[in-house]
Amino acid sequence: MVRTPCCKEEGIKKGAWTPEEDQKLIAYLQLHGEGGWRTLPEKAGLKRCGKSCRLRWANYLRPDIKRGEFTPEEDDAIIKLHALMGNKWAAIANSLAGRTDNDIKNYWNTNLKKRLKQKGLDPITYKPNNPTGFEPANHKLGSSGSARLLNRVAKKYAVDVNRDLLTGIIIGNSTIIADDSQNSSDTEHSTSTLLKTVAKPSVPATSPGSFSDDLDVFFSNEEISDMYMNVDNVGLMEELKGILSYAGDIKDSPEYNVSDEMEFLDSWNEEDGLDLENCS
DNA sequence: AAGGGCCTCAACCGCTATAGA
DNA sequence: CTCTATAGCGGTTGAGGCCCT
Repeated sequence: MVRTPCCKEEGIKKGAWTPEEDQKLIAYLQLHGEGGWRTLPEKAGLKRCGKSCRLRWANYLRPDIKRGEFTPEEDDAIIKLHALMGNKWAAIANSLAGRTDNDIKNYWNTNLKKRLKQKGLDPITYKPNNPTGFEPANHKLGSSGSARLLNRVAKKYAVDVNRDLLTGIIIGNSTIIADDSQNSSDTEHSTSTLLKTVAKPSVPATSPGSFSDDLDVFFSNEEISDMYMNVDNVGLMEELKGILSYAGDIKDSPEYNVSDEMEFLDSWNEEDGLDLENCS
């Protein structure tokens, strides 16, 4: 089937937008609001494709867009979210008010990626010179299942749970594993424990006793808050990414359920001697 | 001053997801 | 259920500016 073009090809202008075109677009959208992009160019008197208009608005003209240099705090947030989600630019942009996915993508490709390389980190795997000996390939890990898993877990067990909070919990929990490795008797906060709790099959997604309630069992609000921007150990981050990536791969199978992920996690813990297993 | 290479980022392309008829 | 239109996403391109020789 031939794909319907988004606009008639004849007479369509491409390339950089002029201030006059911007003004026409802004004036039209202020009057009529967003939407109807296909017919917008003609109504607004623009010789542009509707898609081009939408992108121009979304990435450049929208009044809430923040321009100018990225702050160190934003840099930090982008790096950490990218470590967790991979190239999910739109998802990352949701966590940075006023920044567009295109902005972040460009900034990542032109600045942050280089900076990580200069620090001796692989910008894709976030691996330094392999200080932990951890090898994702040994576990048949995929590239970026973590964001998918987060979405899935959030949907399944906590419809209303704040995605950022969930991300923060799992990021922060990786640092707790480090503490566990030094004090193996305290495994209450291990990744395995948390995910097992998340995976309780008897808890319906929308029931009062859902995932968001279970979180309170393990973490206070202050702890969760502290966890959020607390990832400095890239080796442990990689371990967690690996766990989540693997789960992202197996979730596509018909028999997939979160309990399967937990079984894998448990077996992996035993296999690698990660002391995450002493939980009920 | 010239010009070649590099860098940045706006814009485009191709694709998927989703809504609604 | 199918089809179409639209929105949204991530990857890529290329114009223009900057820097270095």
